[in-house]
Amino acid sequence: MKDKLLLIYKILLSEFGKQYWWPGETRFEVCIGAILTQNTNWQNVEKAINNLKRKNLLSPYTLEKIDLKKLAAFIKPSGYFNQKSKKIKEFLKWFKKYNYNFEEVMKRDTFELRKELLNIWGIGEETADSILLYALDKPIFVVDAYTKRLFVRHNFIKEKDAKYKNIQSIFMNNLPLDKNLFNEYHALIVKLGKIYCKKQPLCNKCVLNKRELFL
DNA sequence: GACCAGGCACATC
DNA sequence: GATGTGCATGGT
Repeated sequence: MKDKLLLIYKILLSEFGKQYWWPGETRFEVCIGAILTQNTNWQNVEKAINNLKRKNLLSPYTLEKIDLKKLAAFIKPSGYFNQKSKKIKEFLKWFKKYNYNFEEVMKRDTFELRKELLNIWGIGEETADSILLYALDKPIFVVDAYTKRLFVRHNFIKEKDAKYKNIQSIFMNNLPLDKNLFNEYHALIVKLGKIYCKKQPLCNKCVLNKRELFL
């Protein structure tokens, strides 16, 4: 499995190049983006984030003060805006315990932080891990719908076993715990997924199928 | 118009 | 623990 994972990474990197993730300018923007992108197209998230930026609202201090209804209106393009506005407020409540200071947050142990994030209403495993990896520079592997599809379709795992924790373990038990590697790898899987790994499969055209390992 | 997108909480069995 | 449902916009 180790060799397979490294080969896939090599293929994806040579095919697509570095992705320079996450698409966000600050740690805080990454956190908000991670919440807004839940089950949503990234283009819609960008619209929502731009609405916040345009109004100079993209900081914990301003978002803390804004009315829930107004926040929902600004993030409308990202969908599920009533839920997501509440999720942002819940995230802020947690972040405030650290005085909105990422340096303080990042001092803490990765898995303690993960537990705290999972305790926030609206933050599940993928969102928590996205925040840990892309906002807090912690070496943890992010699993998403594309990753699951990739693993199931290439028979690396049975459909019934394709749980978040199982897939994450495969990566983290077989690869060095390197945040730069995990960062690029997940981004490349999303890049691959957007092109070839749709719900309606285009698997026969997938770049991975062209290579010897998958023939 | 139908289907999909970088999930999650909650109810029910 | 597994399965089903509501949440909602914008692109194809």
